[in-house]
Amino acid sequence: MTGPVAATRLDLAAYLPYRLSILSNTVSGAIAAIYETRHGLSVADWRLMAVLGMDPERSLTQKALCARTRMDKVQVSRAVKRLIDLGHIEREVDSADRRRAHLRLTGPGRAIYDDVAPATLEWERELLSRLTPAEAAILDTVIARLQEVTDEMAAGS
Amino acid sequence: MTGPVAATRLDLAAYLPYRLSILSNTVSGAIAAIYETRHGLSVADWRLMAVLGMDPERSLTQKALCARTRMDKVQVSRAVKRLIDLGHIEREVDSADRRRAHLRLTGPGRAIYDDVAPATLEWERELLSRLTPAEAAILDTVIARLQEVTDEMAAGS
DNA sequence: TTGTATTAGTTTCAAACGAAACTATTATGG
DNA sequence: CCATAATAGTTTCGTTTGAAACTAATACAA
Repeated sequence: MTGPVAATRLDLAAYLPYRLSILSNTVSGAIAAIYETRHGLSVADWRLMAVLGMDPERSLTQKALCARTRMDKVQVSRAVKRLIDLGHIEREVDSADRRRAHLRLTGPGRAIYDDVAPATLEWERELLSRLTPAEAAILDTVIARLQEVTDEMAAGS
Repeated sequence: MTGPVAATRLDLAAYLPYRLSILSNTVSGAIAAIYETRHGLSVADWRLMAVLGMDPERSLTQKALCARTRMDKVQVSRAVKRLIDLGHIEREVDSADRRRAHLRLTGPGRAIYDDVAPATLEWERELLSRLTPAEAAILDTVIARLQEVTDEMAAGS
Protein backbone atom coordinates (compact mmCIF):
# COMPACT_ATOMS: atom_id res chain seq x y z
CA MET A 1 0.00 0.00 0.00
CA THR A 2 1.62 3.25 -1.04
CA GLY A 3 1.85 6.13 1.44
CA PRO A 4 -0.17 8.77 -0.41
CA VAL A 5 -2.98 6.40 -1.25
CA ALA A 6 -3.28 5.13 2.31
CA ALA A 7 -3.24 8.69 3.66
CA THR A 8 -6.35 9.61 1.71
CA ARG A 9 -8.39 6.57 2.73
CA LEU A 10 -11.55 7.66 4.45
CA ASP A 11 -12.58 5.67 7.51
CA LEU A 12 -16.28 6.41 8.04
CA ALA A 13 -16.14 5.22 11.64
CA ALA A 14 -13.62 7.96 12.43
CA TYR A 15 -14.98 10.61 10.07
CA LEU A 16 -16.52 13.48 12.03
CA PRO A 17 -19.29 14.47 9.58
CA TYR A 18 -20.49 10.87 9.42
CA ARG A 19 -20.32 10.41 13.18
CA LEU A 20 -22.23 13.64 13.74
CA SER A 21 -24.86 12.51 11.26
CA ILE A 22 -25.33 9.12 12.87
CA LEU A 23 -25.41 10.54 16.39
CA SER A 24 -27.84 13.27 15.40
CA ASN A 25 -30.12 10.84 13.57
CA THR A 26 -30.14 8.42 16.49
CA VAL A 27 -30.86 11.18 18.98
CA SER A 28 -33.52 12.85 16.84
CA GLY A 29 -35.12 9.50 16.10
CA ALA A 30 -35.47 8.69 19.76
CA ILE A 31 -37.01 12.05 20.58
CA ALA A 32 -39.24 12.09 17.51
CA ALA A 33 -40.72 8.83 18.74
CA ILE A 34 -41.98 10.67 21.82
CA TYR A 35 -44.12 13.25 20.04
CA GLU A 36 -44.99 11.03 17.10
CA THR A 37 -46.33 8.32 19.38
CA ARG A 38 -48.17 10.66 21.72
CA HIS A 39 -49.53 13.21 19.28
CA GLY A 40 -48.84 12.10 15.71
CA LEU A 41 -46.45 14.99 15.12
CA SER A 42 -43.57 15.04 12.66
CA VAL A 43 -40.15 16.49 13.41
CA ALA A 44 -41.05 19.63 11.48
CA ASP A 45 -44.39 19.95 13.30
CA TRP A 46 -42.82 19.73 16.73
CA ARG A 47 -39.99 22.04 15.86
CA LEU A 48 -42.46 24.82 15.03
CA MET A 49 -44.51 24.13 18.12
CA ALA A 50 -41.37 24.20 20.21
CA VAL A 51 -40.55 27.69 18.98
CA LEU A 52 -44.09 28.98 19.33
CA GLY A 53 -44.29 27.47 22.79
CA MET A 54 -41.23 29.33 24.03
CA ASP A 55 -43.36 32.42 24.50
CA PRO A 56 -46.99 31.51 23.92
CA GLU A 57 -48.21 35.08 24.28
CA ARG A 58 -46.04 36.16 21.40
CA SER A 59 -46.89 35.35 17.81
CA LEU A 60 -44.44 34.68 14.99
CA THR A 61 -44.57 34.87 11.21
CA GLN A 62 -43.51 32.02 8.97
CA LYS A 63 -40.42 33.96 8.03
CA ALA A 64 -39.52 34.22 11.71
CA LEU A 65 -40.16 30.49 12.14
CA CYS A 66 -37.81 29.79 9.25
CA ALA A 67 -35.10 31.81 10.93
CA ARG A 68 -35.60 30.29 14.39
CA THR A 69 -35.72 26.70 13.16
CA ARG A 70 -33.43 26.98 10.13
CA MET A 71 -36.07 25.18 8.14
CA ASP A 72 -36.85 25.84 4.49
CA LYS A 73 -39.90 28.07 3.88
CA VAL A 74 -41.71 25.35 1.95
CA GLN A 75 -41.23 22.93 4.81
CA VAL A 76 -42.46 25.56 7.27
CA SER A 77 -45.45 26.35 5.05
CA ARG A 78 -46.47 22.69 4.90
CA ALA A 79 -46.03 22.11 8.62
CA VAL A 80 -47.97 25.28 9.44
CA LYS A 81 -50.86 24.10 7.29
CA ARG A 82 -50.84 20.71 9.00
CA LEU A 83 -50.76 22.24 12.47
CA ILE A 84 -53.61 24.61 11.62
CA ASP A 85 -55.63 21.69 10.26
CA LEU A 86 -54.92 19.76 13.46
CA GLY A 87 -56.04 22.73 15.53
CA HIS A 88 -52.68 23.09 17.27
CA ILE A 89 -51.90 26.58 16.02
CA GLU A 90 -53.92 29.46 14.65
CA ARG A 91 -53.24 32.15 12.12
CA GLU A 92 -54.15 35.82 12.11
CA VAL A 93 -53.43 37.87 9.03
CA ASP A 94 -51.40 41.02 9.69
CA SER A 95 -53.68 43.96 8.85
CA ALA A 96 -50.63 46.15 8.27
CA ASP A 97 -49.15 43.74 5.72
CA ARG A 98 -51.54 41.12 4.41
CA ARG A 99 -48.72 39.07 2.93
CA ARG A 100 -47.95 37.67 6.33
CA ALA A 101 -49.80 36.17 9.25
CA HIS A 102 -49.21 35.87 12.95
CA LEU A 103 -49.08 32.36 14.28
CA ARG A 104 -49.50 31.12 17.79
CA LEU A 105 -50.36 27.97 19.68
CA THR A 106 -54.02 27.28 20.41
CA GLY A 107 -55.16 26.01 23.80
CA PRO A 108 -54.94 22.35 22.69
CA GLY A 109 -51.60 23.14 21.06
CA ARG A 110 -50.30 24.51 24.30
CA ALA A 111 -51.46 21.41 26.13
CA ILE A 112 -49.43 19.30 23.71
CA TYR A 113 -46.45 21.58 24.20
CA ASP A 114 -46.76 21.25 27.98
CA ASP A 115 -46.80 17.49 27.58
CA VAL A 116 -43.94 17.09 25.12
CA ALA A 117 -41.49 19.81 26.12
CA PRO A 118 -40.74 18.42 29.61
CA ALA A 119 -40.35 14.92 28.20
CA THR A 120 -37.84 16.01 25.57
CA LEU A 121 -35.96 18.12 28.11
CA GLU A 122 -35.83 15.15 30.44
CA TRP A 123 -34.46 13.02 27.62
CA GLU A 124 -31.74 15.60 27.04
CA ARG A 125 -30.93 15.73 30.75
CA GLU A 126 -30.63 11.98 30.89
CA LEU A 127 -28.26 12.01 27.94
CA LEU A 128 -26.10 14.84 29.29
CA SER A 129 -25.92 13.19 32.71
CA ARG A 130 -23.46 10.75 31.15
CA LEU A 131 -20.99 13.58 30.59
CA THR A 132 -18.92 15.33 33.21
CA PRO A 133 -19.69 19.05 33.66
CA ALA A 134 -16.37 19.84 31.99
CA GLU A 135 -17.19 17.65 28.99
CA ALA A 136 -20.64 19.18 28.67
CA ALA A 137 -19.18 22.68 28.79
CA ILE A 138 -16.60 21.92 26.12
CA LEU A 139 -19.21 20.18 23.95
CA ASP A 140 -21.33 23.32 24.16
CA THR A 141 -18.40 25.50 23.11
CA VAL A 142 -17.27 23.19 20.35
CA ILE A 143 -20.72 22.84 18.79
CA ALA A 144 -21.12 26.61 18.75
CA ARG A 145 -17.69 27.06 17.17
CA LEU A 146 -18.17 24.35 14.57
CA GLN A 147 -21.58 25.76 13.65
CA GLU A 148 -20.10 29.23 13.22
CA VAL A 149 -17.21 27.94 11.14
CA THR A 150 -19.42 25.75 8.96
CA ASP A 151 -21.82 28.63 8.38
CA GLU A 152 -18.88 30.77 7.32
CA MET A 153 -17.59 28.10 4.96
CA ALA A 154 -21.05 27.70 3.50
CA ALA A 155 -21.47 31.44 3.07
CA GLY A 156 -18.13 31.71 1.37
CA SER A 157 -19.12 29.26 -1.37
CA MET B 1 -44.93 33.14 35.07
CA THR B 2 -44.95 30.22 37.46
CA GLY B 3 -41.74 28.39 38.27
CA PRO B 4 -42.60 24.90 37.02
CA VAL B 5 -43.99 26.16 33.73
CA ALA B 6 -40.98 28.34 33.02
CA ALA B 7 -38.61 25.49 33.96
CA THR B 8 -40.05 23.26 31.26
CA ARG B 9 -39.77 25.80 28.45
CA LEU B 10 -37.67 24.42 25.67
CA ASP B 11 -35.19 26.79 24.09
CA LEU B 12 -34.31 25.29 20.71
CA ALA B 13 -31.14 27.38 20.46
CA ALA B 14 -29.81 25.71 23.60
CA TYR B 15 -31.31 22.27 23.02
CA LEU B 16 -28.59 19.74 22.26
CA PRO B 17 -30.56 17.44 19.92
CA TYR B 18 -31.59 20.42 17.82
CA ARG B 19 -28.11 21.89 17.76
CA LEU B 20 -26.63 18.54 16.76
CA SER B 21 -29.19 18.24 13.99
CA ILE B 22 -28.51 21.70 12.61
CA LEU B 23 -24.73 21.30 12.82
CA SER B 24 -24.86 17.87 11.20
CA ASN B 25 -27.16 19.04 8.42
CA THR B 26 -24.98 22.04 7.69
CA VAL B 27 -21.81 19.96 7.65
CA SER B 28 -23.32 17.15 5.59
CA GLY B 29 -24.85 19.63 3.18
CA ALA B 30 -21.50 21.27 2.55
CA ILE B 31 -19.77 17.95 1.93
CA ALA B 32 -22.61 16.52 -0.12
CA ALA B 33 -22.20 19.48 -2.44
CA ILE B 34 -18.70 18.26 -3.26
CA TYR B 35 -19.63 14.84 -4.59
CA GLU B 36 -23.01 15.89 -5.93
CA THR B 37 -21.46 18.65 -7.99
CA ARG B 38 -18.49 16.65 -9.19
CA HIS B 39 -20.12 13.25 -9.78
CA GLY B 40 -23.88 13.50 -9.35
CA LEU B 41 -23.82 11.31 -6.25
CA SER B 42 -26.30 11.36 -3.39
CA VAL B 43 -25.36 11.11 0.27
CA ALA B 44 -26.35 7.44 0.27
CA ASP B 45 -24.36 6.76 -2.91
CA TRP B 46 -21.19 8.28 -1.53
CA ARG B 47 -21.54 6.65 1.82
CA LEU B 48 -21.51 3.22 0.21
CA MET B 49 -18.60 4.13 -2.04
CA ALA B 50 -16.71 5.46 0.97
CA VAL B 51 -17.03 2.11 2.71
CA LEU B 52 -16.18 0.08 -0.36
CA GLY B 53 -13.22 2.36 -1.04
CA MET B 54 -11.69 1.75 2.36
CA ASP B 55 -10.30 -1.53 1.11
CA PRO B 56 -10.92 -1.82 -2.61
CA GLU B 57 -9.57 -5.36 -2.83
CA ARG B 58 -12.17 -6.56 -0.40
CA SER B 59 -15.81 -6.96 -1.33
CA LEU B 60 -18.82 -6.46 0.92
CA THR B 61 -22.41 -7.68 0.94
CA GLN B 62 -25.38 -5.36 1.26
CA LYS B 63 -25.92 -6.60 4.77
CA ALA B 64 -22.33 -5.61 5.61
CA LEU B 65 -22.88 -2.20 3.99
CA CYS B 66 -25.98 -1.73 6.14
CA ALA B 67 -23.96 -2.43 9.25
CA ARG B 68 -21.00 -0.24 8.28
CA THR B 69 -23.14 2.73 7.26
CA ARG B 70 -26.09 2.25 9.60
CA MET B 71 -28.34 2.69 6.62
CA ASP B 72 -31.66 0.90 6.13
CA LYS B 73 -31.51 -2.11 3.79
CA VAL B 74 -34.01 -0.58 1.38
CA GLN B 75 -31.92 2.56 1.14
CA VAL B 76 -28.79 0.48 0.59
CA SER B 77 -30.58 -1.62 -2.03
CA ARG B 78 -31.66 1.46 -3.96
CA ALA B 79 -28.23 3.09 -3.80
CA VAL B 80 -26.51 -0.14 -4.85
CA LYS B 81 -28.77 -0.38 -7.89
CA ARG B 82 -28.01 3.21 -8.82
CA LEU B 83 -24.26 2.75 -8.41
CA ILE B 84 -24.31 -0.41 -10.51
CA ASP B 85 -26.31 1.39 -13.20
CA LEU B 86 -23.76 4.22 -13.11
CA GLY B 87 -20.92 1.72 -13.43
CA HIS B 88 -19.30 2.75 -10.16
CA ILE B 89 -19.64 -0.63 -8.46
CA GLU B 90 -20.08 -4.20 -9.63
CA ARG B 91 -21.86 -7.18 -8.17
CA GLU B 92 -20.86 -10.82 -8.09
CA VAL B 93 -23.32 -13.35 -6.75
CA ASP B 94 -21.94 -15.55 -3.99
CA SER B 95 -21.85 -19.10 -5.40
CA ALA B 96 -21.99 -20.50 -1.85
CA ASP B 97 -25.12 -18.53 -0.97
CA ARG B 98 -27.01 -17.13 -3.93
CA ARG B 99 -29.09 -14.89 -1.70
CA ARG B 100 -26.22 -12.46 -1.44
CA ALA B 101 -23.72 -10.77 -3.72
CA HIS B 102 -20.25 -9.35 -3.32
CA LEU B 103 -19.92 -5.72 -4.15
CA ARG B 104 -16.84 -3.73 -4.99
CA LEU B 105 -15.80 -0.53 -6.68
CA THR B 106 -15.12 -0.65 -10.39
CA GLY B 107 -12.11 1.12 -11.92
CA PRO B 108 -14.16 4.27 -12.64
CA GLY B 109 -15.68 3.98 -9.19
CA ARG B 110 -12.26 3.91 -7.66
CA ALA B 111 -11.25 6.97 -9.63
CA ILE B 112 -14.24 8.82 -8.17
CA TYR B 113 -13.32 7.62 -4.71
CA ASP B 114 -9.75 8.84 -5.19
CA ASP B 115 -11.11 12.23 -6.24
CA VAL B 116 -13.73 12.68 -3.51
CA ALA B 117 -12.16 11.07 -0.46
CA PRO B 118 -9.21 13.48 -0.18
CA ALA B 119 -11.50 16.45 -0.71
CA THR B 120 -13.87 15.39 2.06
CA LEU B 121 -10.95 14.60 4.37
CA GLU B 122 -9.47 18.01 3.65
CA TRP B 123 -12.84 19.59 4.47
CA GLU B 124 -12.86 17.76 7.79
CA ARG B 125 -9.27 18.81 8.53
CA GLU B 126 -10.12 22.43 7.80
CA LEU B 127 -13.08 22.23 10.16
CA LEU B 128 -11.14 20.53 12.94
CA SER B 129 -8.29 23.00 12.62
CA ARG B 130 -10.53 25.51 14.38
CA LEU B 131 -10.46 23.36 17.51
CA THR B 132 -7.56 22.97 19.90
CA PRO B 133 -6.13 19.44 20.12
CA ALA B 134 -7.67 19.14 23.58
CA GLU B 135 -11.09 20.17 22.30
CA ALA B 136 -10.86 17.76 19.38
CA ALA B 137 -9.90 14.93 21.70
CA ILE B 138 -12.79 15.61 24.05
CA LEU B 139 -15.21 15.96 21.14
CA ASP B 140 -14.10 12.54 19.94
CA THR B 141 -14.68 11.00 23.37
CA VAL B 142 -18.00 12.72 23.89
CA ILE B 143 -19.44 11.73 20.51
CA ALA B 144 -18.46 8.12 21.15
CA ARG B 145 -20.01 8.18 24.62
CA LEU B 146 -23.22 9.87 23.49
CA GLN B 147 -23.57 7.41 20.61
CA GLU B 148 -23.15 4.49 22.97
CA VAL B 149 -25.64 5.91 25.45
CA THR B 150 -28.21 6.78 22.80
CA ASP B 151 -27.90 3.33 21.26
CA GLU B 152 -28.50 1.83 24.69
CA MET B 153 -31.53 4.01 25.30
CA ALA B 154 -32.87 3.09 21.89
CA ALA B 155 -32.29 -0.60 22.50
CA GLY B 156 -34.01 -0.40 25.86
CA SER B 157 -37.25 0.86 24.31
C1' DT C 1 -48.70 58.09 -10.16
C1' DT C 2 -47.12 54.03 -12.15
C1' DG C 3 -44.22 50.35 -13.54
C1' DT C 4 -40.99 47.27 -11.71
C1' DA C 5 -38.64 44.93 -7.95
C1' DT C 6 -39.03 42.60 -3.83
C1' DT C 7 -41.24 40.02 -0.25
C1' DA C 8 -44.19 36.40 2.13
C1' DG C 9 -46.05 32.48 1.41
C1' DT C 10 -48.28 28.63 -1.72
C1' DT C 11 -48.56 25.22 -5.30
C1' DT C 12 -46.85 22.02 -8.83
C1' DC C 13 -44.45 18.08 -10.21
C1' DA C 14 -40.96 14.73 -10.33
C1' DA C 15 -38.00 12.18 -7.38
C1' DA C 16 -36.99 10.16 -3.05
C1' DC C 17 -38.39 7.83 0.94
C1' DG C 18 -40.59 4.73 4.50
C1' DA C 19 -43.34 0.97 5.74
C1' DA C 20 -44.94 -3.18 4.44
C1' DA C 21 -45.13 -6.96 1.62
C1' DC C 22 -42.84 -9.74 -1.46
C1' DT C 23 -39.34 -13.26 -3.81
C1' DA C 24 -35.52 -16.40 -3.84
C1' DT C 25 -32.53 -18.94 -1.16
C1' DT C 26 -30.68 -21.28 2.79
C1' DA C 27 -31.05 -23.16 7.64
C1' DT C 28 -33.28 -25.87 10.92
C1' DG C 29 -35.94 -29.18 13.44
C1' DG C 30 -38.99 -33.08 13.60
C1' DC D 1 -36.60 -36.02 3.79
C1' DC D 2 -39.59 -32.30 4.09
C1' DA D 3 -42.17 -28.50 6.01
C1' DT D 4 -41.37 -24.38 8.19
C1' DA D 5 -38.47 -20.56 9.77
C1' DA D 6 -35.15 -17.35 8.82
C1' DT D 7 -32.26 -14.62 5.80
C1' DA D 8 -30.79 -11.42 1.91
C1' DG D 9 -32.41 -8.48 -0.88
C1' DT D 10 -36.34 -6.35 -4.00
C1' DT D 11 -40.66 -4.24 -5.12
C1' DT D 12 -45.00 -1.80 -4.28
C1' DC D 13 -47.52 2.09 -3.06
C1' DG D 14 -48.68 6.03 -0.66
C1' DT D 15 -46.46 9.92 1.44
C1' DT D 16 -42.94 13.28 1.82
C1' DT D 17 -39.56 16.16 -0.04
C1' DG D 18 -36.92 19.43 -2.98
C1' DA D 19 -36.58 22.57 -6.66
C1' DA D 20 -38.88 25.63 -9.30
C1' DA D 21 -42.59 28.35 -10.44
C1' DC D 22 -46.41 30.72 -8.94
C1' DT D 23 -49.77 34.27 -6.49
C1' DA D 24 -50.83 38.20 -3.67
C1' DA D 25 -49.16 42.07 -1.49
C1' DT D 26 -45.97 45.76 -0.52
C1' DA D 27 -41.78 48.75 -1.46
C1' DC D 28 -39.39 51.63 -4.31
C1' DA D 29 -37.64 54.57 -7.94
C1' DA D 30 -38.46 57.41 -11.81
